[in-house]
Amino acid sequence: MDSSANVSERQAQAPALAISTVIFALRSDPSSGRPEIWLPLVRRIRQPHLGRWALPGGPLGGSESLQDAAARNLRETTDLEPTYLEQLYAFGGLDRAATRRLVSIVYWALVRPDQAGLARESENVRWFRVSEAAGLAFDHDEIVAYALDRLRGKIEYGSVAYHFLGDRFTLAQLRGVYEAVLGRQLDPANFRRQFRSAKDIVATDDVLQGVRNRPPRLYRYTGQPAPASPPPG
Amino acid sequence: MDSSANVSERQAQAPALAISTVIFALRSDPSSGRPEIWLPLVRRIRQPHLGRWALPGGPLGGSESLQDAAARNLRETTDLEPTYLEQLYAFGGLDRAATRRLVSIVYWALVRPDQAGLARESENVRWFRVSEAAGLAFDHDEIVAYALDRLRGKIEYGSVAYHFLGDRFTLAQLRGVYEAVLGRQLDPANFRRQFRSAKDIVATDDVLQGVRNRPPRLYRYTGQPAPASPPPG
DNA sequence: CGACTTAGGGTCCAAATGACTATAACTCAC
DNA sequence: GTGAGTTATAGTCATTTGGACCCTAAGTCG
Repeated sequence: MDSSANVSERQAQAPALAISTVIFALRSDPSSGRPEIWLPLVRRIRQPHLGRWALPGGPLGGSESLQDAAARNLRETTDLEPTYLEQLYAFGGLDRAATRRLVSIVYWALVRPDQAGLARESENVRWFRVSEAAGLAFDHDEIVAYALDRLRGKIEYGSVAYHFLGDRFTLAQLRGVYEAVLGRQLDPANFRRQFRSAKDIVATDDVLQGVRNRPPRLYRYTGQPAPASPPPG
Repeated sequence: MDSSANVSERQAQAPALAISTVIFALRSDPSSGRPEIWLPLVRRIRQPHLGRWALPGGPLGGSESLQDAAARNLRETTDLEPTYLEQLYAFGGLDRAATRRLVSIVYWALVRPDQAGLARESENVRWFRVSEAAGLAFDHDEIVAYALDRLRGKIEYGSVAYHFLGDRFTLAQLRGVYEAVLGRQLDPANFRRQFRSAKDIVATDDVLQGVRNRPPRLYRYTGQPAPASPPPG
């Protein structure tokens, strides 16, 4: 279609539909050892916003569900499998993209950073601290902020922190997740009390070796790996 | 386009994008006087699912935001203005509609039933008790169930019950809203205590006259009329 | 061996909540 | 007008929850 289409022609045009994904992972600060929230961004290789960083995403394939599309562009950018994937919001404001009316259905995901994926950066894919991810293309700054809100809400509700971690973890590691997401320190003793009484977290017989203090016990999460409420549709 | 398009042609076709709205209102049972949740449905006047009841909705106009589209089809079906309107979820499963790939961005709304709108039914628009809204077209049964879940969650969180009521209400009326939504009885004394300490609900100087018992005080909600978190986009 | 660090157990207190009782203020039947 | 009925409103008591804080356990490191 001719890019000189006038306003009424643009209005008659069907809105374009895209899927984007906000991908969160934890990476520990090398000096302090405290975990921080990171996310991968991709560099725009075409107009508009050429050269700026943006959320991974793309058009919805004709034979994939919305969630499959989100999982696909997660895999394509990071080579990781999500441990958690949930729809965030559908953004459809009139002025999101200059060239064409664009509706984006955005997902958010958690991945485990343990694997090689975090190192797998390239010229056009790079991981950023969430606090340093500003000046993104389109309205992606707001989308990231909203995804962070959702992450905080979900972690307070309870069942999402485990998806940042491996299958076995110490309570201190779990507390580190909470502290990184909520942005404040938590009392170790009270945190322990609260999670000892949580029914879907069980102690294993093993402890973590190789630390310079008393070896902490390892725990396992036995709850559902899938989100609690949303429908499959 | 030819309706005999084969599978690969259908996959190449861009998904159709529609906006639908789940509209909730309270109406009191004539005999018991207890409020119940109702919603308006429209009868399908074309295939597929011709003749069945469905959520109000339609295609997204080229020059309206998603929320504007939801408000528009709310107005078109009920002639009411929403007191609350929030995005629910984007449904995009592959088999939602037999004829074409369809992505529906669904909103949910609360309206005040006081006005004339509830009576304004027609051959193709009718209000149903939410418990009796079954066998709807497409996947609308699941969508209504999910909207109800969201409504319950939001009402427990706190700031949404008022949007069912007028600007002045008694605590018993407010409790009626909670009981209707949560589906269980609440202790009047404890309910009162809880809402006396809520900062965004203030007592007026007036009481409700014309009841056959001690006249209850009228209260006013001073919180935000808009949803708390979602972005405008 | 002693200093240091984190794990893990406990107490104390304040706030929130559920179950329940009692009194107040009105209408209505008689 | 008097008492029964109904709902409003206040208060009590016990339980639960969460935050602040303390103490001991079990390691490492000098």
